[in-house]
Amino acid sequence: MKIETAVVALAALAQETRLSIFRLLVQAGKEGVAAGGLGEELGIPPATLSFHLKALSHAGLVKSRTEGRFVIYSANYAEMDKLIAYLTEHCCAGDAGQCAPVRKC
Amino acid sequence: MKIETAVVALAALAQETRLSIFRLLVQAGKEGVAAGGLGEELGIPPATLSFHLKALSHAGLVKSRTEGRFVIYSANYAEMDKLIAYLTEHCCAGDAGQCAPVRKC
DNA sequence: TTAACATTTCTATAATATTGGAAATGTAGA
DNA sequence: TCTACATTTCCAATATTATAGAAATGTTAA
Repeated sequence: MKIETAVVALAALAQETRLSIFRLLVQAGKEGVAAGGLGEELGIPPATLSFHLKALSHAGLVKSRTEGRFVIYSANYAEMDKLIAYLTEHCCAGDAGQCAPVRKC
Repeated sequence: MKIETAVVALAALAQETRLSIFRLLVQAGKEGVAAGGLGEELGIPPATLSFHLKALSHAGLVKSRTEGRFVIYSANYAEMDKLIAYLTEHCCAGDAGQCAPVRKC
């Protein structure tokens, strides 16, 4: 991942409304949630929601598919994986292991 | 970590100049680098550098100590660890394991 | 004390992001 | 086709962020 890509992804998540949307989508799993569902759940007006979904989408962090009148959004786990890998590799090295997430192996 | 804290940390890293500063500090290790050294390395004028260091500092991602006339900045690995843990926990769950950084255990 | 230097604060300007109402677009069912 | 509904685009107002010169602050060494 290039630094520009990382910056775009970080910027997409660096906003409370968008981070909330993304968290909700992560929780929802790969089934996803319709735009309207997100708006209702989080109390965001349609235009504002659409604006934020565009940012997340542009960053590649969410995918969308159309089902009839609904647009279903879902988290793109693969892209999030890449972002975390980037942060772990470039922003935690130097003193290796220091920032590795705790895992029971 | 609260969502507000995560947003502040993400916002601190969601800017190319600041992400570059942080990467450089991570590489530099716990010894750290003087503000002037960062400015010279990255070609950033003092006032601009100071502005960005303040943002990183406010997010808790960097620490600083004064040595004579120099202010030495260093990465706060612990805070970065917390951020990665937050992202892994809240933004990669739902379909557990999907986003876990690849590690050989 | 005085001069040199490192860094921050002050300040103004420019650029970018956020918000949400209203209108436009597209789809489904009557 | 006509109507209802979901979502997006358009637009304008507002807020926040980034940039960097100049001045201020603090520190060291002569």
